Amino acid sequence: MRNAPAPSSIRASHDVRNVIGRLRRRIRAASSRDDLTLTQASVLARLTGNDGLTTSDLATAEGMRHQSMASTVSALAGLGLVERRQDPGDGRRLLIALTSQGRTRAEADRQARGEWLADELQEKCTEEERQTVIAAMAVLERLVHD
Amino acid sequence: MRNAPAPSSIRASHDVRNVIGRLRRRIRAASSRDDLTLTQASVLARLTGNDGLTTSDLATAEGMRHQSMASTVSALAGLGLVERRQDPGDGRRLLIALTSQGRTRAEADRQARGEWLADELQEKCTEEERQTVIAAMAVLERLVHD
DNA sequence: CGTATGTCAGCTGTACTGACATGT
DNA sequence: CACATGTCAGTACAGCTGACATAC
Repeated sequence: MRNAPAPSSIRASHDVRNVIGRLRRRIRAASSRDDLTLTQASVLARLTGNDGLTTSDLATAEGMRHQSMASTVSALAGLGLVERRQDPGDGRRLLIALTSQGRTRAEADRQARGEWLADELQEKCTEEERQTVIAAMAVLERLVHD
Repeated sequence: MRNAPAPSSIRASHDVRNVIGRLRRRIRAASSRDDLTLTQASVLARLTGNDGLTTSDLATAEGMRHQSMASTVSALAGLGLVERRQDPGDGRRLLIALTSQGRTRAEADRQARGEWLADELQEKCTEEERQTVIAAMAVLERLVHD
């Protein structure tokens, strides 16, 4: 039998699981209708400076099925933020690239103007607390990346 | 015009938003079919030692609409983990309480046996990193609570 | 041939809004 | 009466699976 997990493992796991849901609902509630979804924004950010990615590449990076990513990309294309281009060297592949509008939008998102969570972190947290959050996200990011 | 947010606010906000989605997908992918959903588990944990709560109370605590919480409670009742009892003093209210089965299940969940995230935290993180995660979750929890 | 990429269709889970009944 | 609680119906959305066509 394997060792029992450390108390901090159990505690951290529960805290993360309990916070995720509320955080997600809170962010969505605070978003206006013309905001991008979390996944859309994440994809847009990832495409900045990475124009040669396919839908499948993006799916792998975000940890979802390529069929699911296809609908996200499709939504972004519908908004005029990305476009699909045939890969000249491989007839199967469609390379996703930001449009100029997409670049503008990605830049605006990067500044987080009027974004609920950024405002909360700014107004209700110390610099040290924000650094703690950043450090914790780096840890969790490492875990989801296998 | 208000001050621009600190770089750490923007960075932390982006990191959180980008990690939430992948983490949630990862947790769901790692869960088996008879696991509770995140919300269900959270409610079950909250009911431990708090048997006098209504659906509306739970909804407020989780930051969702009472209609949404009703379906979560209904699912838990369908699993035999909670039961609804008439409040003797207020004919509108239905008090949600754990069944003995629910208490057993909540206890099992508290130990996080075989839970993906707890295992990852145990195997791939140092104690200090886990403490960082716990601290960060406390910060974020404060923010979602208005 | 097997594998990778993309598309279409249908499904599920989660949470939302609106409308309504009932009890305080 | 307004307010709180609960229920029902309809909607929206993200993400899933399965089936299929096409290109390597």
